Amino acid sequence: MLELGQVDRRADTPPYRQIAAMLIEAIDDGRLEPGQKLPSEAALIEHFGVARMTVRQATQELRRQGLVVAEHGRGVFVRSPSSTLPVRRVASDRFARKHRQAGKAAFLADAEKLGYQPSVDRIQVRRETAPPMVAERLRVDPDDEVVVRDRRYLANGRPIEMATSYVPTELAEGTQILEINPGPGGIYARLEERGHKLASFTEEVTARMPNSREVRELGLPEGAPVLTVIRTAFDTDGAVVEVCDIVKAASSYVLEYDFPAK
Amino acid sequence: MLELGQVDRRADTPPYRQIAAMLIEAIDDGRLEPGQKLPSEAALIEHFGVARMTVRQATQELRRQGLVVAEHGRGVFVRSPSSTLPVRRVASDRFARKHRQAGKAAFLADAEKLGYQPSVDRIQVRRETAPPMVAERLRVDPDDEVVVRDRRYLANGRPIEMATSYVPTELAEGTQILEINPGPGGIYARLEERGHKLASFTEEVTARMPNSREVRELGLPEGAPVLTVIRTAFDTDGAVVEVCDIVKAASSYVLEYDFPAK
DNA sequence: TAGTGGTCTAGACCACTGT
DNA sequence: CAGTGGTCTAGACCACTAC
Repeated sequence: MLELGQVDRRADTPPYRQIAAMLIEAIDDGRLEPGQKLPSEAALIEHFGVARMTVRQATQELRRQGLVVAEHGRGVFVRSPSSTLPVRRVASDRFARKHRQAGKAAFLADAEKLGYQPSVDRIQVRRETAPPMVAERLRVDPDDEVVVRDRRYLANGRPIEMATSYVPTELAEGTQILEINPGPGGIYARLEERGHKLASFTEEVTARMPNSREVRELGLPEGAPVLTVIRTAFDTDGAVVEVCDIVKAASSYVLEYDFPAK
Repeated sequence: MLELGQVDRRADTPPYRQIAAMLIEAIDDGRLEPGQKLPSEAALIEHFGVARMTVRQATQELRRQGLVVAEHGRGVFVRSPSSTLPVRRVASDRFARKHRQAGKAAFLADAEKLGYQPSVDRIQVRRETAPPMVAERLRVDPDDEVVVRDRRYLANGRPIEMATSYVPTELAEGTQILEINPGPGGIYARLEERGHKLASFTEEVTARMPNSREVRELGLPEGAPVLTVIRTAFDTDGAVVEVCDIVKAASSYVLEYDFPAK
């Protein structure tokens, strides 16, 4: 059974913070291991001699920090790092042409290298005006309709990424880019067939807290942030052929970039 | 005065979520503008006819999402996006040699381009064994001591980034890298003077929730995630000359990377 | 001083999980 | 069923802010 200290009611840090600190220490020490259940609220109330709201505030602190997950009716459990399934993406050859020629899209190429079962669902294709941030990068008028492709990526059945691609209408028209299944090698292969040989990408990376839709669709635990990537694809003429807005479960990803010192 | 609906007690979503949703809607609609004060807890209790804990749970929801900030004794205020000061780093030339030759470190080069007042504080230099993750990248024995440089970066006096550099002892020995002030152009300039011409960098980017020290040192608002970057610097011989562990306030940064389609 | 949010108490009923 | 966390009530005292 877990050994915990007592609350010092004369201290200037409030009891709930003291309790939170003790629990965090136990997790850091390894006295509470990943997957293990914290003492129940009733046990903590008993041990510390405080009201229920007080121990709940303490565990909320841990939840906000992503250290534990509460499961209704079961208990509060130390988050196991292994449940997060880190996936390393190697930017340098993620979009290598050889993969497209072999009929593989970037996500499938990654999966093959890292040994997980990839899948894609919730694919939607529609025509819409692009959000201002996208229209700017795509160099189209904000009122112009573009082709929008939504999809969700899963690894071993677990959702890890949502992506929305925007392609100028004139580049997509008459190609399989308008179909649910864009064909072997993905939309980049279709763009190249049409003579838009890809030259380079720019990725703009940041992180934020997810909105409620993202929490739902990515199955995110409470308090887990997302990484967002806006990728702009350029062809050899310097034209923008696609802008892709990507939201990833941050705990599932490490993005790797190589660049020269110049 | 702000118009709000009423709670439907027969609905399956609990009252606190309904209240949170109404407040979020008001913020999204612009009925509550950035910097504006939310109705006080007393007013919300009165309006919705609920207990205090219920309205507090609702506002906690908004705080976790980073939409509002509570100020003790003053009220709860809609977070103004301008308070986040986005800073764009351009990876492609952030470490360009021309900046080092002009006597500027990367952070100063950025500041000049983006027009903010840069500063650095909490500089510490010490010798220590590197954490396993760093030792691995630095290709040194986990028990070897390396030179560790800590510092914090500020933009217009606001802390936005903490960084820890690890340099193999034999590369730092006898250079200004061991001093608090590493001299013009920073430690990369010192390494190059010593014949380690920088060839390339690898950055591994991810995001997570901050620990309490990071919250304190970066002055992070509640529920704000951090971006972490592990940068590995290689010289022209392919040797690793530095590993840098960086923690940034996510809301302050967009990281930009360019790479070829190959 | 009045108004604000921060913390705490001691209950209550509910929904979900496991046996 | 008992045990768990989720939500709610109706109070209380405190610390901070502004006037």
